[in-house]
Amino acid sequence: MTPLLANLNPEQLAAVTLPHVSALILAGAGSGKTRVLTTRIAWLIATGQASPLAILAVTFTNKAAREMATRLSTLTHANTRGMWIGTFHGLCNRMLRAHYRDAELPQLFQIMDTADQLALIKRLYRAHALDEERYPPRQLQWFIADSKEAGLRPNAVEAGDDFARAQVEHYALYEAMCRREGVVDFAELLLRSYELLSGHDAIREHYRRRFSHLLVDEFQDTNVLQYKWLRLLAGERTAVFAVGDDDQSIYAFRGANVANMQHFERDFAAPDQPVRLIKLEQNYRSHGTILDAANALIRHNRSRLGKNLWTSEGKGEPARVFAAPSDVDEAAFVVDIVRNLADEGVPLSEIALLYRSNAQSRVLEHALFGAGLPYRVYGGMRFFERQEVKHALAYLRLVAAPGDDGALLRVVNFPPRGIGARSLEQLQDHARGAGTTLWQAACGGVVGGRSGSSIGAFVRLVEKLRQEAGALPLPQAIEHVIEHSGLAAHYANEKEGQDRLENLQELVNAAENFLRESLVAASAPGGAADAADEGATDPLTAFLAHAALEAGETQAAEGASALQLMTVHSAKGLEFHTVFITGLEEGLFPHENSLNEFAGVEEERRLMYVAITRARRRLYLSYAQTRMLHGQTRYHVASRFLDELPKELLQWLSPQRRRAVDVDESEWGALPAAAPGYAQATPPAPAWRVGQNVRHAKFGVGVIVGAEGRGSDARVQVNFRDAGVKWLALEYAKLEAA
DNA sequence: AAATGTGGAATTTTT
DNA sequence: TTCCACATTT
Repeated sequence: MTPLLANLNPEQLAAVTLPHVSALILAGAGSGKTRVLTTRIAWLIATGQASPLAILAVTFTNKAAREMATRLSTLTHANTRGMWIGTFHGLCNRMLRAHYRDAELPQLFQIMDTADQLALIKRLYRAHALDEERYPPRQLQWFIADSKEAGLRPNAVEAGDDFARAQVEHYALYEAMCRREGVVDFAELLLRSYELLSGHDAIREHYRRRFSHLLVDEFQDTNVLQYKWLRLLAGERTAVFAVGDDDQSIYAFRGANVANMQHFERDFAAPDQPVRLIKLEQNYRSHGTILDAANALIRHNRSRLGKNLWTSEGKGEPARVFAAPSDVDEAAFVVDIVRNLADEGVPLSEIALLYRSNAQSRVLEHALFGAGLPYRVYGGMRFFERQEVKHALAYLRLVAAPGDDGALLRVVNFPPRGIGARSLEQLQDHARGAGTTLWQAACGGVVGGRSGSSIGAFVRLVEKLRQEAGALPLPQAIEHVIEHSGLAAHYANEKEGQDRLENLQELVNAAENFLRESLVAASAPGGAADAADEGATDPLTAFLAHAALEAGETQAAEGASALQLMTVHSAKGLEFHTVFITGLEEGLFPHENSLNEFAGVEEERRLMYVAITRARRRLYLSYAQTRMLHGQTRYHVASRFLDELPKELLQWLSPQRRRAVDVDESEWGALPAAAPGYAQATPPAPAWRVGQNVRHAKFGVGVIVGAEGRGSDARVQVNFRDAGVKWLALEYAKLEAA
């Protein structure tokens, strides 16, 4: 056995060494998914079955793509640069740059992020006097993304009613606007690439011949269009290696289609070769109890391919459950336990505090701050989304492609240079009348008066920047633009402009890094051949695409050991020694909105499954009976997910003044106390909960749809089959389970 | 053009 | 409650 294949378990080995067939790898949490994916590629190359040029590996995030590339470079001596490894969007961008004419795009098309897109839609509304009240811009944005991700152009969208017809019309106007300005949104990269392949036999055949192996990470997260793209790219002789976990599908709300996993076997089978299915169920991350809990929970989902995680390690400790009277008490509990873990020597960075929604971090942060515990919150502003960076990028976009009206509007009067709303109004009117971009209108000098001269000065500024920056290497060009656009001086005068200036310097550094990496890629053997059949893109446009496609780290400072606070969604793919899952309340987790969504609770349950499987050694589950939400105190019952966990895996805790005296001598009795000040408790009696069927003497049968209050104030809202929705005080209404 | 006020909404998120 | 977008003021 070669070292490459050493220490693989039988299933992993089978997956890595599959013959040239398409395969679906059902890879459970912590089953070594990334390792299998990268080792598969390394093995294909090492055994001479595939050249690096014949491999395309696609992921969802840049982080995953980078990780794959990094691991690969340690696994194989062959150069990995000729490979197409990247995100769906990154690879589509690459393809569209290479075939921009056939794709009917301008050579220097610019990529809009979601914020740019919304700004464009708002301009569209103003230009066509569309009704923002009746058709909220955000809704149109969603509609467009949705349509594109289904592979539908405006002429193909079916509109059943007037509202939908209006949206389709707006969609068409939006497309015309994008075309005129030479910009594309994220979904457009996918759709355009798909159309390029479907509409040009020669191009499609070229890529089909070239890529003998397509490898897909996080396959459960693919949307309809991504699936169609993969099908198109996969020829008769292409082996597609799709790795995913249907139980970890938590992005249906943004178009992910788990059904792709079910369809895969049907759609990717070769005439003589059925799709191979391999399950990776051995988990290398967690102790047994954690996996048992996860397995038991996810068994409550009806639609699954079916999978059970196991480990050769011991069962470990029970999951500790804490019912806090309030959100503040819950946070205090977390602080108590964390202090204790820290004393035990668990690094803070190995402890994660998870919650369903970002708003929940506040109370936790407050308690941690008060306790002097360092923490890091994930989510929030990313580097390339900062306003000063956006401004600098807008100047650069104007320099690269002046037809970009969004970029022009962003900086035409920033720093302020006396171009007010009136002159812009005029400029926009002229552009609209002549059917040109703002830049063209501005160059035409059609706008008279004083404002015209300011706009003329702006045009001259941008052209000067283009001339001067064009002669410089990318980082210096960016530095030049920051300096001579007036951005630097503007922020230097601003009270809190120091951070912004630093970020602008950081942008120059980012360009340096970017340039260095692309030089390595181009100089690598194979890289050159690759570039030849693609047609090179100029460094500035490439960097701007990079900035749009990779928003950058959320938080710059990785820094010292700190607690990790994040939503369950952003915890996917990570692991920690200890995990706290907080806010386990009906209405929060599962979120109340999910109760009305199709298959919503199942997705919430998968989310809970993801949360549980992040823990290696210890798991704390907590909920608060009272919580401040939207400025009001809300009362919640414990999450149904707690009920769905086998009680023998749980150890309920209650605060104690004295050391525990009434510790139940169950099988966990001998295990270490959860923390000083907390002792084992008996679980609370099952409470009425949302979703439960009940019977009332007078109103008949119904289902609980809401609950609030505690003790003698407790009330439930019941939707009766015959009597409608009613609030009932539990103290008086004699409800029974039905 | 900045500063201040008001109303409404308030899962989850990558590219 | 808190944040955001938008409107009005200064």
